[in-house]
Amino acid sequence: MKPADMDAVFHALASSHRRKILDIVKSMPGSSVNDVCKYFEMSRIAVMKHLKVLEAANLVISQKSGRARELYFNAVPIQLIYDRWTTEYSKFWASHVTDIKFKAEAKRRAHERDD
Amino acid sequence: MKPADMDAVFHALASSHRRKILDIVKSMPGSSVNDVCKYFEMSRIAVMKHLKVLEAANLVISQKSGRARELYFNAVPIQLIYDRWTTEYSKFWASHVTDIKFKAEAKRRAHERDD
DNA sequence: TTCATAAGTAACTATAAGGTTACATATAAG
DNA sequence: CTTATATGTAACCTTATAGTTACTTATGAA
Repeated sequence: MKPADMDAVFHALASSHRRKILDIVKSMPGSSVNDVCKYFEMSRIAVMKHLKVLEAANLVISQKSGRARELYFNAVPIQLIYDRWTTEYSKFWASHVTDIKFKAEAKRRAHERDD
Repeated sequence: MKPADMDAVFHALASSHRRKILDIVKSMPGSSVNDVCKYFEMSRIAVMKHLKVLEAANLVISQKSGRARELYFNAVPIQLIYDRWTTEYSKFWASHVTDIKFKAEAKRRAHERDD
């Protein structure tokens, strides 16, 4: 996955509006643009712009059906980033998640009387 | 993890410059701002702004040591998002990754003669 | 054909991002 | 004390985001 693609995916995910759209499209595959609009206060144009960002990141795929556009969630980019994280960052986690757990444990013990 | 915090983390990760800074600080804990600057063409001020974004996302933590500032990578936000993904999205993956594999397989078979 | 509806495009505004240079402050070293 | 170094702050510029309204196009239905 190219850096520019990762930029697009992270950028697309960096908005609660867009994450909400993802949730909607994920749970109701084939939703139209107007269907998605019903869940928001903002204008349809604003929603379409968010959809454009999501499609640029390949997180949403669409296909025309008559005058409507059917929207589908695409998990592949998230899967790819997930894979990258669990490989590229796994070594880090292997060492530091332990630290975090240790610190959490130490903290727990320090405050044991208060619990 | 609050939506605003997720926004901050995804936004921070949506830049290859900032991901590179993360890699540097991760592999050389305690690096100073100037140390990090050595790996970039842009000005120190630009690097500091990226660091501010990373600190706002809690991905980098810093502590003063004399006139220098020591920088440390913090894995917790990534861990939290990772956990969220592997829970919130896992059901989706469970059903659709299978589809993806199926489609990939179908495609492979369709082009079998060309391989 | 006529009308209603879904989507797309254009133009505009306000704010945020990402960069710059210039200047200010704090501390280590001579 | 003086100087060099590390960081911090201010002001500015350009481009990108996120939204708006107005208009256009395409299609389904009466």
